[in-house]
Amino acid sequence: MPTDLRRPQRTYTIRQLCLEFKCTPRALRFYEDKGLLTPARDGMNRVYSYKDRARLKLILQGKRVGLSLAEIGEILDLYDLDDGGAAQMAKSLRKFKERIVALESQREDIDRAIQELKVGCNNLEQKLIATRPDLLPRAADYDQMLRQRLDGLEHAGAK
Amino acid sequence: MPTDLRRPQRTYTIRQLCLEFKCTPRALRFYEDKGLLTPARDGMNRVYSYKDRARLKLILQGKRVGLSLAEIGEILDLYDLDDGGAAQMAKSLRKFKERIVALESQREDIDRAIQELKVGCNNLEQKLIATRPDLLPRAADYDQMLRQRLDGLEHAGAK
DNA sequence: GCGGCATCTTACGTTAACGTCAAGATGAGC
DNA sequence: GCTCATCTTGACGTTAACGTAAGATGCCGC
Repeated sequence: MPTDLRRPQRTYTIRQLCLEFKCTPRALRFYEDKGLLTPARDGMNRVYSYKDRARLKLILQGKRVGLSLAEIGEILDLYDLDDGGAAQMAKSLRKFKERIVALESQREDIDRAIQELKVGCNNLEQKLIATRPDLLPRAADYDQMLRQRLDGLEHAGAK
Repeated sequence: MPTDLRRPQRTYTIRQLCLEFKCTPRALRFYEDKGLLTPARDGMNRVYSYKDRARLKLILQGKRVGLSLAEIGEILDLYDLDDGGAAQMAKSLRKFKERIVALESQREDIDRAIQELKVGCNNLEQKLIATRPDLLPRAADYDQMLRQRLDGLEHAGAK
């Protein structure tokens, strides 16, 4: 039967993890510098355990939701602690809720900015209609723009 | 009759503008370094005209909606140009629309992150309820938190 | 002539998360 | 023994928008 690439006793090289999670060796070493990862060594070379892989997964999840590496570190530090993860979970919960509040505030800022910009757009369009309607973007231009963006997405491959 | 502090022929010192727009001298000099402002001089000292003041106003508006100083500069450069502002308006319009698209995309990212975090919160709460309900934040804590945040807002003065 | 204040220029410091060399070690394959 | 590929450890570079001294200049009133 085929080897389960993720069974708990497996180990990983730096490159394997990078390929799996689409990051660079430099990033993993950086996380190590920051104390977020502490892989074993085989001679000079780093050897990542299944637990290291789990931690990396959490790091990347944290990054996706906008936590700083420092905050992620605080959470991870509790993983190796006392009551089987309860303290860690409680801390994560707090951090998560804080982040939700911060994100919602950010979204409000963004909504305000969008409103302000839309007002600005309307003003500009009115003035341009009155003075230089030839400078207004036309439907054809918009169409072109859309096609360019779709092109970009294709060339970038699967996102 | 009282002097109109904003009549077109007025001039301003760096400090006056800073007070009016709540920014620092360092910021104005920085904008000048970047070519966004070019105040006249009286000996060594900067003398800002009414037009300079208008440009500063635009700079700060641009910043509020998240345009970089470089982008703001592109727009401002067209102010001193050809067709009485039409080109500038057209460019502003493009930039504004680009920014709206970018902001809407950013908002989607934020919404995704919030969703992910809420899922995480639910998971954590379920697990904590099952294992260590004593570690769950209680209504009293939440109340306290709210009061602290209100305090913070008050001490910070008018936003 | 002097304290005090506003202004000036110059230039390094800050923050986050890595990117980008550089230079050397190691093992595999031929 | 040679080359290749991969790994290692430094250590400086990047980006944005200023902050923060440090030290000079200049005007005012007294």
